[in-house]
Order: sequence, then C-alpha cells, then structure tokens
Amino acid sequence: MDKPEVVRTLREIATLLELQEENPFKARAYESAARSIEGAPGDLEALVASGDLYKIKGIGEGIGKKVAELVQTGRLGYYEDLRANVPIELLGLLRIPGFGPKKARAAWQTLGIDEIDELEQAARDGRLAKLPGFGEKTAQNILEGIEFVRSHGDRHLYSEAWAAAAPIVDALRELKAVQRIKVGGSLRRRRETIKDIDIVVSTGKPRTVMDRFVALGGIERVVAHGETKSSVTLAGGINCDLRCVSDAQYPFALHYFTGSKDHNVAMRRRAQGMGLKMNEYGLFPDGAESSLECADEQAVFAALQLPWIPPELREDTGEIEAAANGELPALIETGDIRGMIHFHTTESDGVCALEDMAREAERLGYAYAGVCDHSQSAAYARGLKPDQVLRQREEIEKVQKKFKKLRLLHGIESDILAEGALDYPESILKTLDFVVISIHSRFGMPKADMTKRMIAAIENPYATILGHPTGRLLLQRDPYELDMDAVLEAAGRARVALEINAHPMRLDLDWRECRKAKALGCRFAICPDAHNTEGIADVPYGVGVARKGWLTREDVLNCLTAEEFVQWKRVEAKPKKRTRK
DNA sequence: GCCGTTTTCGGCCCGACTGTTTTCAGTCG
Repeated sequence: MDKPEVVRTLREIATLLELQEENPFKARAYESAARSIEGAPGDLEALVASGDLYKIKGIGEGIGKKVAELVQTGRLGYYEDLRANVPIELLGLLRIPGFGPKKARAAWQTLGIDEIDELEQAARDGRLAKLPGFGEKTAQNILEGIEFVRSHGDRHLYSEAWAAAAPIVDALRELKAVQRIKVGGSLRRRRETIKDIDIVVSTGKPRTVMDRFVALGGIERVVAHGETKSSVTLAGGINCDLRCVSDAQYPFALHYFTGSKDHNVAMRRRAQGMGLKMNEYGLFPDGAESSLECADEQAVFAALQLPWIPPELREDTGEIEAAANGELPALIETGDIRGMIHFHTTESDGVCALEDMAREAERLGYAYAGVCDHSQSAAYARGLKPDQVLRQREEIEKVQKKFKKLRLLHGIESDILAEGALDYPESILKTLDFVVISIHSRFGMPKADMTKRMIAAIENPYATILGHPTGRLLLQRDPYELDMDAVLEAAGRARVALEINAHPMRLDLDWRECRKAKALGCRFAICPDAHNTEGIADVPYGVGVARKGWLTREDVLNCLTAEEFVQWKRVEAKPKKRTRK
C-alpha cells in the first residue's frame, strides 16, 4: 500500500474512533500521524524497512506497527474491525456541515439513520429535533447542510479529476491504435470543480481503443460501451467519457468537447456569419458535404480568422472578440513565477522544517521563498508569539547560509482580528519582509461588518497580500458574506496584492473576480499555502486560476525578483494621499 | 495513542460560536 492510501486509512480510523466515542485524543493521535506521514519526505516502504518510521513525530509503538502492516500486507485487521462496527455510509454523512461525529452517532444509534435520505426525512418529520441535544434549529441547519452537500455532490476538485484522468490518458496513449489523445471538457479549461472527465482520441480502430478503455483498472461501472462514445464511472465516483473520432475530425472534436457550451455557441455563430457550419466533426462551407481540412486546433481557429484561444479562456466572456481584435493577453505560465510565497513550517502548523521547505523550493527552481507561519491568535494552528517571530528571523538567517541560489524571505500570515486589526504590534510587523493578512475566525459576521473588517485590515500599511480573499473551501464551505467589489477597490487603492491561493481546495481568489480586480488596479500573488514539501507543487493550480482570470506575468507580484517583491509596496505606495470614500 | 528540561503518567490547541440548555455539548478552524 502506498503513502496516500495509508494516510487515507489513518484518517478514516480517526473518524471511526470519533464515531465510536473512543478517547478523543486517540482519534487525534491517528489524525496527527496521518499528517506527519503525509508530509514526511521519502518512500514509505523504505521508512518502514529502515525503522526510520518511528523517528517521525507522532508515530509510536501502536501506530507504527499498524502502518508497517498496511505497507507490507496492504491490510489492517484493526481497521477492518472498526469498519465492521460502524456502517460505512455514516462516514459520508459527516460531510454535512454542522453534523459531526457526536450527532451522527446519536442519530444512528437512536433512529438507525445511516443514510442521507433517512436523515432528511427525520429532520423534516420532527424525529430529529426530539433527540436530546438536538432541537428545531439544529434540524433546520441539518436540512440546509444536506442541501449544500447535494448541490455539490456530483462535482469533484480539479486536482482529483486530473489525478484520475492522467493514468487513463497514459494507458491509452500506449496503444498503437491511438493517434492523438487529449483531455477536453472543463478539465482542460481548468475549472475549479469538475463534473466529469472528457477524453478525445483520434484513431482508425475505435473498437480496439474502446475495448481497452472499459477494461482499464479502477473502473467501477461501465455505463456505455460504443464505437464513438464510451462512458464509465471510476472508483472515486467520477464519470469519464471517451470519444473516438478519425484523425481528420480530431481538431474539431477536441475543440467541441473542450467547450464551454457558451463558447461553442458563439463560435458557431461566428462560423455561420462566414458561411460555415460548425460541429464536432468539422467545418462545412454552406451546402458542402465535406469539411475544410484543419490539421490541428490552431487551424480550426485560423479558419475562422482567429488566433488560437487558450482553453482556459473559453468561457464566452469576450475571448472571441478579444482574439478577433488581437487583444488576447499573453497568459502567465508556471515558469514565470520566481518566488514561492506563503508556506508554513513546523513552527506553526506545517509538518516540514524551514530548511526542507527551502530545499524543495530551490529544487523546483524558485529564486526566493517566503515563509508565512500563522500568527498568535491562530491558536489551533500553534500561531507564533511575538518572541517566536523574532526567533524565526534568526533561524532564517541561519538557514539562509546553507543556500546560495535561493533567498529566504520572512513573512507571516497574520490573522485579521474581529475589528480588522492585525495580530501583532507595529514593532513586530516592521521586522517582516511582507505580511499576508487572512481571516481564520468569525466567518459568520454580517456582510457589512465583514467588509468593514476586511477593508480596515487592507488599509494597514504593513499589509502586503490579502490571503484567500473569499475564504471558501471548494465543495465544503461557501465564501463568507462580503462586498467583494468594495474589498477589491480597497485593495487596489491601498496596494495590497490579492492572493490566488493555489491549494486545490481553495483556488481563491476566484478566477471570475480576477479581471474585475485587475481593472481596479489590483495585483496578485500566486501562493501554494504549502504545509509540507509536496504542497509546493500546488502552484500550477493557482497559475490555472490566474490564466482563467486573463492575467499576465506583469500582474503577479511573485514574478518579480526578490528585491522588487520586497520593495513593491514600500517604493510605489508613497505618492498620493489616500482618499476615502 | 503519543509524548517527555514539570518524563513512564497525565496531559494532549484552544477559543468562538451556536443552539441547547439552565451551565454546557458539539462543531469548527
């Protein structure tokens, strides 16, 4: 069993223990062991073999043995026993916001509920509200939570969909029968969540390709198995469609199945205006039987007198017009990013040491890296007290000596307190190279108060970057109530860059806000918010958001050199007096 | 179940919020 699966199993054990009302600290021990292993560099099998597993913080006698059993045999008796005691469906119910292990256990033990429809029924007919510790309001909240889960239930994170699609594409590419292959759909357009995976193949032998496709590993169910289209449900619950076309049709099919639907409609309208009919098989001059020949997607656009439009922009938000006018932006690329900004270390809630994070940043080719641990109010994340901030400065100087190419910057992720103040006095803030300001508490404030709070923080002269501006967790938590326009305007005015948090569950700022923000004079920072070395590799997800938001390298702060990055606010913030509305 | 310059037992991150209670439990970050 590999590392991700071991981590998942440990997390599931923690949840199962909570459901069984075991010692809560025991559950937490499994949770923290899972986190440690997730962040531990190196091959898990080797760690087990060498015994170095036990050097990892949080792994002792008990869990160590269980991890070894998992790695070596792929099974774990302890885990299987736990699962036998609790209906597995109950775990799924915990996704409902406000419905935690205690409530789930109560509903299950007294009413026998282990399934979402039953839970909804009990919430509606009043049975739930009668349980001790429940009430009318709780039942109502659970109904709303169920609604939320349902409305997001059939969608998947971009990162997960990509992880599911890549091995399929790799496997099919090995077939001789496959001439060209590419992922299309919302995945190719880099939407933040994905409903299903679309793969387009050109081949002279569709039957061979389709037969191989439906026989691939990791498929739970074959929904359809035809010559031009097959459809399967993968083990993770994601649907995957495969389309086979001839090599001549491929560019048209790829464009068609990349979408978006609205983009396609607009493209067909353009084609029509030029006397052409456009569909997934080709571009047909009026009355003609056969399509124009286009060797690739570029040629399809050229036939409509357009430059190639990057898939990320194909949302019918003016990209065709911009293309026609020669005004498409030169979209930012991952390689443009020079600074790996916003990561956590073992000082707060990260699982890797500063030096390890720096080493990985250097290996990935970054010129500088900005550490950003949590501030003192974030007690749950072991936020840094003022003296720890000062000590971290010394630590950075020490570690810096070990690096020639990489420059380390000292930042902090300061909580925005309830009234909009930052989490340290000026004497501490002024020692830092930059300050990310973020909201981690009091999410439920009324819109007006939240907006005021946010703007007050933005106007703090030490604020550099507004962290995960909407606070959303994709498929889990909605953004907080906020007058985003007012916030963007304030950020533009105060020269506070907007973070594009690249964590796959955040992707926050939303791409839809980027263009608006840019028009208001805002700049951006694409940050991994990494809590371990592997998290640094999330940066490209953030680049995807920036590209969808029409951003270029000039818009992004951490495309600057380290010196320019540090000086950006100080130098350019000076001139005019701040005008207040 | 883990951990240890308060070390082999007794702590374990902790405070806010919400809704349920009539002083607190559950959830969340």
